[in-house]
Amino acid sequence: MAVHLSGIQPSGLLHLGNYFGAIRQHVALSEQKGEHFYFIADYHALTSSRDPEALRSYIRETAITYLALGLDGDSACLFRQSDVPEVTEIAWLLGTVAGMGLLERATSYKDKIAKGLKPSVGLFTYPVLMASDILAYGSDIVPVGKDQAQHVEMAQDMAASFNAAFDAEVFRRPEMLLSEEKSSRKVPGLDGQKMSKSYDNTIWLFETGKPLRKALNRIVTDSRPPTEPKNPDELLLFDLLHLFLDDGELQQLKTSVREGGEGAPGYGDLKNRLAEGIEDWFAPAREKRELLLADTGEVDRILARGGEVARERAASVRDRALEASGLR
RNA sequence: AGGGCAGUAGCUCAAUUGGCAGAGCAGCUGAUUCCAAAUCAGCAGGUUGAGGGUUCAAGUCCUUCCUGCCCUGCCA
Repeated sequence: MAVHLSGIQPSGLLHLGNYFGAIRQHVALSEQKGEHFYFIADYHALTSSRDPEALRSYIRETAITYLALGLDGDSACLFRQSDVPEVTEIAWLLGTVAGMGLLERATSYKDKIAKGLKPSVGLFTYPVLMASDILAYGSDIVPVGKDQAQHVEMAQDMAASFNAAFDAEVFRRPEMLLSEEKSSRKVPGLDGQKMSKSYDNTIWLFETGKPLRKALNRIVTDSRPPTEPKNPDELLLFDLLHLFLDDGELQQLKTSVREGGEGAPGYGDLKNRLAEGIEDWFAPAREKRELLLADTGEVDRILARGGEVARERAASVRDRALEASGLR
């Protein structure tokens, strides 16, 4: 049975980019045959977090978000990375076969350095821990976005290096599943760049009402009046609208914007429509979230069970690695 | 490890011989706008890396420590 693995960092509230770029696919995959491991990458989050209170709350919120969006916590294995200390043991073992050159080539690391970030050792060895995450459960399939593809390749390299070094088939080679972006354009943020927490241009999934509308106000527009005909395909707003509106309405709006004139919707109208679209889209999930927020025991139970299952799996992989390398 | 330089608001920096900790940008609120942007008005933002000392008074002087960068070394 194929083993699927996905992880997400609890470094903030999850936003539309997270949803359309990853979470939606994760939840869809979890309904397919096979085993499904979903971990909340809290060890990873610690490379940037210095706020225990916030981290605790984000870890919880991340779990709740997945469950609210339809992940079945009983059939899939949802757990905290740090509930499986075996991954740090395996990470050490992998670190002994990972070359400096391999890690220095990591583009996400180089990007952060280029931005002037002072790297910790943890940030530098991040790909080793991630490789351990992937390999600890014998994953076959790792769905990732393009930005994480290199990390999966590195996991493949480290698995191969370890196996070759000790002439043993300890780690299974994982294959990445690149999320196809053909159907949906990538999700732009409020400023038109890719939506990302580091650009501060995100919209929280569960935002509603005034705060939501306020967030949407920041979406970049220009000063053309509603009546002026415009090409809707050049408008950032439509990149977001198309995610939430059905085809009929979308085409109607586009036509109206293209023709301009008296009845044409202005940017303000489009922002209102987008706000409604977002609220409606996530309404069921928001309800589910409220239930989970009220019933904290349920979330704890799911995470605890997930942690046990994951830990058992990781322990057996670790034991084989210890054996192969001569530590046992 | 030794020597040198540095640390002030989220960011970049200022503060005279020791004398009320400030500015620009970012942020928030309002006006304006179809919504924004721009502009205008306003608001907020700090244990001056930490501790100790000198002094009427310390961002500033002395001292210990922490962190970062540079140089010179040492070493499983």
